[in-house]
Amino acid sequence: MAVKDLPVIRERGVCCDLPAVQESWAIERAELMKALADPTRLTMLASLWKSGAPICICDFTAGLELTQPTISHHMAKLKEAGLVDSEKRGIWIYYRLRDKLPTATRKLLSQLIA
Amino acid sequence: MAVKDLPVIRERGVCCDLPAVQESWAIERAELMKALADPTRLTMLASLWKSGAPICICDFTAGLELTQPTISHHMAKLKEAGLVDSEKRGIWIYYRLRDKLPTATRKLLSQLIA
DNA sequence: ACTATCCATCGATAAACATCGATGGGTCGA
DNA sequence: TCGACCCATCGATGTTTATCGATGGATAGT
Repeated sequence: MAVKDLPVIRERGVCCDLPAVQESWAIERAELMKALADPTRLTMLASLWKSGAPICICDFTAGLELTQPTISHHMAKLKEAGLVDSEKRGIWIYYRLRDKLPTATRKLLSQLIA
Repeated sequence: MAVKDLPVIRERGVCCDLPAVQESWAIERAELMKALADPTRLTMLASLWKSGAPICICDFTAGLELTQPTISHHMAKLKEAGLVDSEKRGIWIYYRLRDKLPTATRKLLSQLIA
């Protein structure tokens, strides 16, 4: 699409129509993006997505080259973002993709991972 | 899906099958997520997406409640991530969604914004 | 009980990031 | 040529984040 002619008056904010964007939308989506903005967390999420089953966090601790507190920290971020749930089974704790993900979030993850 | 029985041997990494995840995929996608992990940048992108036309950065500077260097900084991040292109027209600089976005990225933005 | 292991949490540290004021090159009108 | 405005860049600052070692509650086997 062609760019409009330059306006006569040189004044900020009169060049183009700026489509309205909901501030609350931007803040909420940015929060989700922050949760996804880390390779370790993306790897965890993709594993859970592909597995379709709960995974013991001990497997992540064993499989990813990071210390146990760091793995725990990342999983906590995913949980805080509402992306995963946890369940204790004996001495282990299993994480899984949250059952009731918002549709938009599920579609986004599907597009991102699959 | 049911969780397997606890293994007999208490040893890390033997609980579940951990689906393989490409490290390069995780790193690259995390880079994209980082570019999207800010309300201001999401607002800019959504405006460009909805507009379908180039927008002068002066309009963002006028419309968003941040200083001009900060707006410039955020737009530079979007450009660095390959999401937008810029074009100089007289004294103004117009930004637009990049023409040849990777399909996966375009779909992701579509899911995110629309 | 005692020990070993799992895991979350705390405290510390270094890196990354958002934000701003100041600066300077570029462009236009007077 | 001069002044005014655009915008990117630089330098500084405060905040957020990733990472780790240490700790402690919980669970299970001996």
